Amino acid sequence: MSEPRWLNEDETRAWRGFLRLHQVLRAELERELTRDAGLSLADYEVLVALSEAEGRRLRMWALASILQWSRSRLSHQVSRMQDRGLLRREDCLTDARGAFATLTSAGLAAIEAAAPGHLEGVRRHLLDRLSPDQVRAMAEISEAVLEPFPDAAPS
Amino acid sequence: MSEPRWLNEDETRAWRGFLRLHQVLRAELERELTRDAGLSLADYEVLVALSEAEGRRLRMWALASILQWSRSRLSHQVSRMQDRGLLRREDCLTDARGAFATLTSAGLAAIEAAAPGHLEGVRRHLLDRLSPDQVRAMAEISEAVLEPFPDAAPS
DNA sequence: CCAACACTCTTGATACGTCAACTATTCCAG
DNA sequence: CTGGAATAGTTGACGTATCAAGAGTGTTGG
Repeated sequence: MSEPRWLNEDETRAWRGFLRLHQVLRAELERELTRDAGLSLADYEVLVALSEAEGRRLRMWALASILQWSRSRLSHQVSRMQDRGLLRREDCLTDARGAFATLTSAGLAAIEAAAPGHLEGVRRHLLDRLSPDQVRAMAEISEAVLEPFPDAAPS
Repeated sequence: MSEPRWLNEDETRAWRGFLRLHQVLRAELERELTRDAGLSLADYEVLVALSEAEGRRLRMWALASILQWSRSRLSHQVSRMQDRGLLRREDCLTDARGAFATLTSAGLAAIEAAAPGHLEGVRRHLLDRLSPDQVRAMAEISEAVLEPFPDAAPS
């Protein structure tokens, strides 16, 4: 039983700041996205992943892997988005167990309408407040910390 | 209607990296905390705030403000933690509308048992993988971005 | 060939977060 | 001092996340 190693001042500022930064930024961006486009951030991430995919569709397991979500969470989310007409499920012809989530034209329209405003928010609240060096530092920090987590490479 | 300003490569790496970093780090730390101490991260944050407060108790509004939670979320969370014996509600004598959340000895024991292991995880997964300059950069980035958000100063 | 196992996805129960509505109390202008 | 607005906190309903279990299909070793 050794004495616990508490965090020093910089470490505390970094860690608590990181948590608070994420909390505040996410809340603000979600608020704006819901107000301006009627989408949650979860909706948005699903739509982005599908819109970037070959044929605007992905197998469920691939989508779960990209988002790093559980299959169960994804299945529920896809059901809700399907009900709203943003995407649809399609059977996989080569593996009868499998299913695709496919972007509908309404889903494509939704992400195309939402993206510019959302990215504008990301700039306004985050990127425009940082120097180019800080932006690079943020990228490098993320990559260094994520390195030991396999499959955690962002999107 | 101007052409949307997409993110450049560094900006994309920073933003997506940040989101993924938080997602992965939080999931891993929550997993470890639940396994080792039977606490969620929400429980942990409440316990830390109370343990750092005068008299190990806080008015509900003060606790909500420190955590940047809604009153409603806090009230539900406090109810659950009260049921588990980690804290108790106390009436406020000077304002009959008010209530305190007060740490119990079980709550104090829980946070004292959980903190060293949790901070060890924060070090292992995050801080030990960064240079001192990167730790400082992370603190400065958080503070710069949070500056326009009043009351967002971490804890 | 087929039994056992692995994989893909869904489902239902439960826990948590959010929202709007509510009670009770305090504050304050007139 | 009083009636209306503001504040403190709780509650119940609803949407979403997680967990364990299950149905259906594919794969593989004997």
